[in-house]
Amino acid sequence: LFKNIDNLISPKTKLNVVTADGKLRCFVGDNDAGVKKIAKTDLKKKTIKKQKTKSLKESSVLKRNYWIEFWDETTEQWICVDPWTKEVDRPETIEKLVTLPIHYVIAVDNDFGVRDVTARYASKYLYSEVRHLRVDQKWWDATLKLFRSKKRSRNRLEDVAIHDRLMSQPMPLNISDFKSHPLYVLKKDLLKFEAIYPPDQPPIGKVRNVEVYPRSCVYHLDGAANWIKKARSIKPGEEPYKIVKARPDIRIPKDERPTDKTLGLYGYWQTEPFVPPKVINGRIPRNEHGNLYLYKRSMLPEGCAYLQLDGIYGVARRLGFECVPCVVGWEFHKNGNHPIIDGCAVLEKDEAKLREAWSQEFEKKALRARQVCP
DNA sequence: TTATGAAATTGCTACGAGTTT
DNA sequence: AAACTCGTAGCAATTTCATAA
Repeated sequence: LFKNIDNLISPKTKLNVVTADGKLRCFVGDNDAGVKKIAKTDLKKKTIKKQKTKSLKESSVLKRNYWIEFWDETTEQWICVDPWTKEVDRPETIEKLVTLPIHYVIAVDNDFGVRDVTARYASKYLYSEVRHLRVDQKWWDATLKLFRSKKRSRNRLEDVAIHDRLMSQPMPLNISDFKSHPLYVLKKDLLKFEAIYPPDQPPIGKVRNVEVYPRSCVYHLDGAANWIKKARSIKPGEEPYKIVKARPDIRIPKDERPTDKTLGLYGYWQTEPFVPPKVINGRIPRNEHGNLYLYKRSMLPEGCAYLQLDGIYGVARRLGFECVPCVVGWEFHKNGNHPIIDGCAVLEKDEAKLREAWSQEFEKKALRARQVCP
C-alpha cells in the first residue's frame, strides 16, 4: 500500500510555487470525495523514478494526481505536460497513473482562475460510473463560475476544445451506459413525456444490436392543458405525437376509476403561440368556469386591460362593469388542484373609471380602519 | 401544528447467462 | 471450473404532478 506523497505537501507551499512559475497551471486531482490535495511538482519527478525501478506490479505503482498544462500562444490551447512520464500534449496518458476512479480534475491557472477539466482527462467522463461520483452538475457549474478565469476568449476556446473532445469520444459499448447519457439515447430509455423527433430520424449507430439515437433528437412532450400554461396551443389538425396512460383522478374513490384513460402528448413543433379569444359585443370571453386563463400577459384578449387590484372584482360587479377573474396558476390544497386567481381582465375603455372607483373604495376602507383603531 | 396519493423515476441488489482466464 | 461482465427483474426510496372547493 502506497500513500500518495502528493497529498502530504501543504497547500501554501504549492500555491507559491505555481504563481512563481509564470505560465504554468497546477492541477488538483481529487478522488477522495471532496478533499482537495496539493503537491509540489519538483518532488514528484524524483519519487516516480524510484518507484518505477522498484516494481511494475499495478498495485505498487506510485500514482500522481498532479500535473501541468501550459497555454500555447500559437495554437491557443492548453497543452498537457506530465513531468513524471515526460509526455507532452497527450492528455489520454494521464489516466494510467492516477488513482481511479477520477471524480474531478480541476485546473488552477496563475491568476487563480479555476476550471473543471475532468472531461479532458477522464475517459469515462460521460459514463454513469463517473457521473454518480459527482455532485449535481448545475450546482457545480454555478459554484465554479465564481472562480472562473477572467480571460473570456481563452475560456471560450477551451469550451470548444472540451466540447470537441467529448463529441469525438467513441460510443459506450454497454447498453446500460446509455441510460441518461448526455449525447446518446436508446428508445427503451425514453421517459414517459419524451420522444424522438423527427419521426424518421435514423439511428446513428448500434450497440449490441440495439439502435442508438442522438440525445439532441429527444424532445419533451406535453398535453394540451400544459402547453397552455406556456401560452401555446395545439395547431389545428395536429394528432398527438405520443399517447400515454393518463394519471388517475385521485378525487374519484379507488373503486372504479376509469383505468383506460389516455393522454395525448404534443411536441413543441405541433404548437403555436396562444391566440387570445376575441371580445364580442363588449363581452370578455370566459372559460367554462367563468374566468380567463392568463398564464402569461400575452394571453390577454385584445381591447382588454389587466387590473391586479385587490377586490377589483367586487367593485366592478357593483358598478356593472365587465370584469373577468384571471387564472394565473394552480395550487394544491385540501383534496385537489385549484386555480390561483390573481387580478381581473376588464375592457380598456373601463380601465380608468375602474381604477378611480377602486381607489375611492380603498380610501373608504382605509378611513374605516383608522376609525376602528386610531 | 402547511399538503394528497399514486405514478414515474432513480438507485440498488441478486440472479442468470454468456464470456474469459 | 472459477472469476468476471453485463442486462434485467424486482424492490425500496424519492420525486413528480394532477386541474375549479
